Amino acid sequence: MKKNQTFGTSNKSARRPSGATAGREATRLAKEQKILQAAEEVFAEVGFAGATTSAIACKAGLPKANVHYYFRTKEDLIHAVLENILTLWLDSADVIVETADPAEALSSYIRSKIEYSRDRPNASKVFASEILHGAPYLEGFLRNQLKDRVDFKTGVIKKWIERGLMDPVPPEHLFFLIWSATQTYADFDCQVAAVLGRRKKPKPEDFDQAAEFITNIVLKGCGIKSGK
Amino acid sequence: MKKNQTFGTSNKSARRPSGATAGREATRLAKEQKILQAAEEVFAEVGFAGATTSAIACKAGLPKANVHYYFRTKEDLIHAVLENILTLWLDSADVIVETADPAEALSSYIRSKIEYSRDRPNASKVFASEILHGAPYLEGFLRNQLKDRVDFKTGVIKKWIERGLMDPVPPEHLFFLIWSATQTYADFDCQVAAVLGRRKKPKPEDFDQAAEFITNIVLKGCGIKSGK
DNA sequence: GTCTATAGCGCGATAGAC
DNA sequence: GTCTATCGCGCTATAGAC
Repeated sequence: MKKNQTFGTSNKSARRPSGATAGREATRLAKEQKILQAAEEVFAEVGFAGATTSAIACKAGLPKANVHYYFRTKEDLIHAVLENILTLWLDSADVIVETADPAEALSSYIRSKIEYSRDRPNASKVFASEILHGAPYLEGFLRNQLKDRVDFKTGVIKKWIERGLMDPVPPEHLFFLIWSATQTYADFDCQVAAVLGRRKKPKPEDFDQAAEFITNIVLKGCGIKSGK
Repeated sequence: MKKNQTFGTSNKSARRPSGATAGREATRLAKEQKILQAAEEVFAEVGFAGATTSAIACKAGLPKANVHYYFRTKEDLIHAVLENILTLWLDSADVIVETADPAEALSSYIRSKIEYSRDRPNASKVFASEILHGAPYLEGFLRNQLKDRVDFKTGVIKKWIERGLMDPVPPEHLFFLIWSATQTYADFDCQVAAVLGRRKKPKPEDFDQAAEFITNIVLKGCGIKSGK
């Protein structure tokens, strides 16, 4: 049972030697995607330990053994799900560069994080659940890829501060606030729904209001001039 | 939560007639507390489904059957843990009343939420994990006790807004932001630690800096005059 | 490549000795 | 009240027929 491995090493499409036709390849990929999507839902609903491969197979419309054929173990499966998520996640944050206008960059970042919570709540929940429970598998990701990205972005914030574009806030904590404030609309959606008096999930306009509110409070709270 | 096969609402200290059993009573309560504490740790580490009663018993220093004697099922046990947590939680937020100074009340609230994250991270994690996974058991709590409290507090915020003490922000979303921004230092502590370059857990001064930053951004972001 | 049938194990819960 | 010993279930994972 190996834990602390790093990302980016396993490329699936390169490893099948047989003379498979393009059609079979497509079928295989389609099934893999079906399984991954079902797995994301099930892991989000009941967590890693609570998830059963048979529930995942059922939701994907396949027999259980098929799941184990494509992803040998349950651990392999959640790793694949997380890899999917993290790739999306990291790519969504490239608006924060030194030459950008701070108000526009942060607004855009917050807006896209909220949209992410609205459109892919399960992805957010799977990630949250793993982090919550100490996520030995994610340790490497957090301390390498994520830390590097954040170090770069905190550098941008510091430049903005030096140039007098915003107040001297601790940049890491600013990111913690933006991440948590936006992700809570996915991770804790049932709490949000309960407090707002929604039946089951928050409504689309709740997400809009959230984006507007978080943007306002961050911009004004950091002393950033709105717009340009 | 029921203890014995005896039915009904058994209050612990009220139902034993003889004073001679006080020593036994104390032993029983001590063991219950031991189990609850161990359960909180284990649930926080691996979630409800991942937790095993034998792991809890082991951490509490008791045989497994003893755990089942005090708390018949694993579900009874997590309900007891959550009840413990929720009581603490709700009581911590009574500083927000209309006659208070907004800056002082919100500062104090944020400070106590952060201290809570620092001192009882496991409690926060157990709650978060349940909410994350839809928490059917907590549905009632969220829609009744919590909603009532929040309705009352949003009323206070609205009064402050009417009196021109702060900007017109959507009060529910303000609470979502405060909750998420403070709880993230408990729930996602390993992410915070990784980004801040800490070895395992965030350091005490990280929590202090968090409290100061969140307070500043909330007060300034809501247009509240600091201090009085 | 796919699926049925099952091995093998660890779990929650309990019976019953003390 | 306490704990040992165990039962029965449901899980992950796989062997082996198609």
